[in-house]
Amino acid sequence: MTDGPDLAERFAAWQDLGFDPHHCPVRDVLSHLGDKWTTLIIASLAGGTRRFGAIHRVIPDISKRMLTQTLRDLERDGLVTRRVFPTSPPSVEYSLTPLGGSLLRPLAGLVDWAERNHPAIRAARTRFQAEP
Amino acid sequence: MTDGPDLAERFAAWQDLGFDPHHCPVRDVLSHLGDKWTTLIIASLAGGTRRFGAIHRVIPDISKRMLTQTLRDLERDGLVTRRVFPTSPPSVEYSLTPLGGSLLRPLAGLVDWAERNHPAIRAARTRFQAEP
DNA sequence: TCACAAGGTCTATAAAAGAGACCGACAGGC
DNA sequence: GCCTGTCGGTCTCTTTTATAGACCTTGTGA
Repeated sequence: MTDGPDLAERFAAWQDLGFDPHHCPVRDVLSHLGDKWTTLIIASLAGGTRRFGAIHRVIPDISKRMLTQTLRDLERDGLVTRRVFPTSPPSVEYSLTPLGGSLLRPLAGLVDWAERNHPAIRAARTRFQAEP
Repeated sequence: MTDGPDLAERFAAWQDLGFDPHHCPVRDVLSHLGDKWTTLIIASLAGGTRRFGAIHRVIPDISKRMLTQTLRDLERDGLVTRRVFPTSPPSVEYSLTPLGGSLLRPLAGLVDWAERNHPAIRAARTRFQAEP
């Protein structure tokens, strides 16, 4: 219940402050989370350290290119660490940083909502499509 | 604290169920939320009903095309209702449905995280850029 | 008569995502 | 020795999305 001010108040406050869209933290952060693969990758690392190939096996329909890129972005933002072992073939381990780990809780709230309301959303879509 | 199972367990459970990527509710739902404008629009409707132009004024750097499209998507998913008044010039009101409203709480959690950790993320970026 | 408002649509262009071939170094089978 | 496979990528090409911004319609008031 102590979620702090709700979105409406918060949004109003931003407006009042002459809010610069390009420095909005929410955009900055959420635009990454929406990057289609980000949430899944974070979820796959929630259980602990994983290697590149392991993540790929767990999310089979991502291309290596996008997997690399998304992991780099997460590393860049300090949510994920990357450790290279100079073996051959190379071995690379990824894991969540404390910062990345701290994202799990709010993310779980959203995932929870998604699972709970998915049926309702699907129903809404069917209804919408059936309209004239 | 009663967030239900955490992401790691949940993810593992999906895996075990022979998890079909294309029917994953999380992808289905979160891919929209990440659509860059979705969260902002929902936030702007958190305070109550707003007209098209009002939303546009509050999020000045969205194109009308994307605003229309994002609102349609939200309407399609049952998160937003659209009411047209056949005046002239036309007048259209948007508001959150109960389903849309129920998203505010988990979303606020994420926004909260984003605000709180934005400095850390920015610092991480600077650090990353400074690397060899 | 003219410009302007609201809530869009349409088009042309730029950015991003996806598929999938390729790479480099080694290990094992034959 | 030679061929094959593994790991963690990168590179190129094509398709998909997003963006900017011009245009449309129907009235109103100056």
